Amino acid sequence: MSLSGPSVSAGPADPLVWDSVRDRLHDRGLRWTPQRRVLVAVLAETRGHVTGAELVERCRERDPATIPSTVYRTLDVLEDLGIVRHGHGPDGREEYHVLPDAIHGHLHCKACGSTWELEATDVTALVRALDDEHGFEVDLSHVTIVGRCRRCRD
Amino acid sequence: MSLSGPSVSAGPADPLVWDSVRDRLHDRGLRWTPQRRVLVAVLAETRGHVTGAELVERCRERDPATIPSTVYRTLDVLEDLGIVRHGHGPDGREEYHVLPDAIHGHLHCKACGSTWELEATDVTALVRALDDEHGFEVDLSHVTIVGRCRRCRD
DNA sequence: GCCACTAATGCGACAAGTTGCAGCAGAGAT
DNA sequence: ATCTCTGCTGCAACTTGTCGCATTAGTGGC
Ligand SMILES: [Mn+2]
Ligand SMILES: [Mn+2]
Ligand SMILES: [Zn+2]
Ligand SMILES: [Zn+2]
Repeated sequence: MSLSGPSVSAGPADPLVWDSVRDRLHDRGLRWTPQRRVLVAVLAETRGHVTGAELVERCRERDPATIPSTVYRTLDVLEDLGIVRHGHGPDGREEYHVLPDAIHGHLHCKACGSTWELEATDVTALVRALDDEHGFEVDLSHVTIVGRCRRCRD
Repeated sequence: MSLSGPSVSAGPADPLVWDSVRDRLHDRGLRWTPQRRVLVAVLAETRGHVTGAELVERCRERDPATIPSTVYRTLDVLEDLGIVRHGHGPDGREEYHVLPDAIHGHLHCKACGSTWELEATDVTALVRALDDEHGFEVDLSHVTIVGRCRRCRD
């Protein structure tokens, strides 16, 4: 079991993934629009976590005319394509992960607010148990465990 | 390991808990207001899960002048007192549990939308591992595991 | 019953999304 | 280049909360 330090996920984004987005959309009969180009450009230079609101903000830097609903709808599409994945922070707010980052969940202390990444190996037992006994397939990226860290328990 | 069926948590609410709320507030120098009486009355006849918005709605049935921020702030106080606990649904929306219901988390299939309760025994391994190795104390009521159920995996 | 202390309410503004709908515009066909 | 089909955008309204601030009103003490 290993927990990486306070929320600093790295992992170089594969440029080929971004080049293929247009084709992946076309293959499904979907379109490659200016608004989508902006969001994909933003995602291409994003590592680790981003909230939906942050992505909207970053898109606005490139195109001030950016409309939130368009960004959120495009994120839904990209999630379908398996290019991003979202979870929810301890407050329920959206948190996006840009793939092919290693998929992980989060551990959050509600007392001090610290966050740690929860790797696949940390939850192996739970994932296997749910699968074996109920056929349930866990989406690790959507897992946020809230509680209290050692320091805050005194 | 046992999963109760689709989201129908029962568990009789202990009336003594409700009678004691007033005193528990006073002990902390907090006040027993008409607005709080309404929310506590609503909670007293609530079983299983409720979203924050639903609670606001039910309070409005008793007192149409109910203000959302007051309800949410009172819920925070009651959570401090250990009378309710909240988690977040798969969409991040708040979900309240009225104690002394058995504390549990949730399992949610993002394909068909079904929800199952996740009992303490289901996550024993994870809880113990995080505690032993990192001193992290999991708040089970705040755990929502998202993924795909057996039926939806085909 | 009246005072003083301060917790709690009401209200308005704001944040983060979501949804329906009319009109716009990609993409392939001709 | 133009046409057509339909996916996508922009917009506006709405949902679910959150926050700061002036005002109100519980409470305990007198
Ligand atoms: Mn929460
Ligand atoms: Mn979600
Ligand atoms: Zn902590
Ligand atoms: Zn399902």
